[in-house]
Amino acid sequence: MALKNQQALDPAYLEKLQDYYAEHKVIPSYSVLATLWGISAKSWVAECVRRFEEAGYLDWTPDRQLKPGARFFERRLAHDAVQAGLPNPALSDGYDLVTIDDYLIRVPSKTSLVRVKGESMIDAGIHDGDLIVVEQQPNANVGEIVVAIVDNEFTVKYLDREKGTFVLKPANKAFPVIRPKGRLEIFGVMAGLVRRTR
Amino acid sequence: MALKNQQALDPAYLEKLQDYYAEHKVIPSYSVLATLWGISAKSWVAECVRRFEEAGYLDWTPDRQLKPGARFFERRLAHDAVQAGLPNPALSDGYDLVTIDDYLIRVPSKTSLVRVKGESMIDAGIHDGDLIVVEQQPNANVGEIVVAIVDNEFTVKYLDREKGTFVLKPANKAFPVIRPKGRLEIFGVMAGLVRRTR
DNA sequence: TAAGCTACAGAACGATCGTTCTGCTGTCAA
DNA sequence: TTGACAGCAGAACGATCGTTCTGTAGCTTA
Repeated sequence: MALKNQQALDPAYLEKLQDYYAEHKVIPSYSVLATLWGISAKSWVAECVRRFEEAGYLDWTPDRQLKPGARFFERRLAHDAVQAGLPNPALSDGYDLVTIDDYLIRVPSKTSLVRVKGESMIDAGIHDGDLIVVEQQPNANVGEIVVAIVDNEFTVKYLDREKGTFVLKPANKAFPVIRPKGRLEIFGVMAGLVRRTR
Repeated sequence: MALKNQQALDPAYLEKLQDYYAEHKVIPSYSVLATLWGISAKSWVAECVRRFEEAGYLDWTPDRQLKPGARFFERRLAHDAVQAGLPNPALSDGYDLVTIDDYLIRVPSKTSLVRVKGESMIDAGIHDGDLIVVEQQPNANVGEIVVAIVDNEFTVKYLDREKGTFVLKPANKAFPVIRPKGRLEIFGVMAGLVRRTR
């Protein structure tokens, strides 16, 4: 009432599109967008799409097919509970937007994921089933958490040095220090962690 | 030579499609698929699509638009150190077709991120500075980790019940149980966790 | 050597797509 | 009170889509 629309299409429309995309992994056609947004004129859908495109939320393939833009996967980081009660989605451009992938992955070509088995790193906050973001590299510094290859399996441990040779230390007193015979094979260094709890 | 094609289209065609999807985040049309696959008959593209669909790699939206199927994102997550020495980048570049976003976020419009302050949940593997993936909803079940609003600030705790009223329990003996006066304001439920360590 | 299958090509067709244009309604500043 | 503009609806149109049908080249089996 008080505030008028202005460019008010943005938040609500974008959210519906993002939810649709999360479900189907594709951007729908204009006519589907029309029903999704509750608009009945394709011309108006086109105008809205044009604005999202301008804002970087949508883009086109070389073949003129609509696709998600660079900012499409941004997510809002709620830092202070400023407006306690309502995380009003319409106002939620109280922003700080982050995409999780960008946050965790610096060098995509050298980054991969390894699932953690067991509780050996529990004191470092690494639980069974967590995904470790690994930056692949053949060596690492003492004190870093590394993913090493021991007995043909990945293992996540602190890298340490004992009498001139490298050892792998767990973050759990119930587990032993691993002292590899021969060369220690390092797969990469831990750069982050991802856990799903629901 | 020895073995003939049979249904041999699968691997090469699928990889090209996955690469295309990784770049554009959409499934192209039949005519684009034709050039992508080096086929010049749309009828044959249709047949190949039908097979991928049958195998679970492709699917259709309710609006008859082609979309990735359930198996399309089968993860090339490095689980076993099968080929120990070489995480050959040339081979491993069919990498991470699914984004971490997809892994963590089910409903984008109701999902936001909250940064953890303090060590009160350390026994649950939640450290200072971690990002909590929150699914916003006004209520939750006992035992779930919730993000609540206390004194105008976000706080992450276990939800529990004491004598008929809800309380917030830390996962750290050094911290007290929070017994909110009045209504407990729940921002959402924890659905995941993201940590950057480098 | 005839029959049958797979792997394509090419043309034709109706359905659907995105674009464009015209027009209505409500708001707001001049 | 009168433009000017934003937010939409609706119709018309050419381009493009996926489907379908017909045809063919190469291999296999009987």
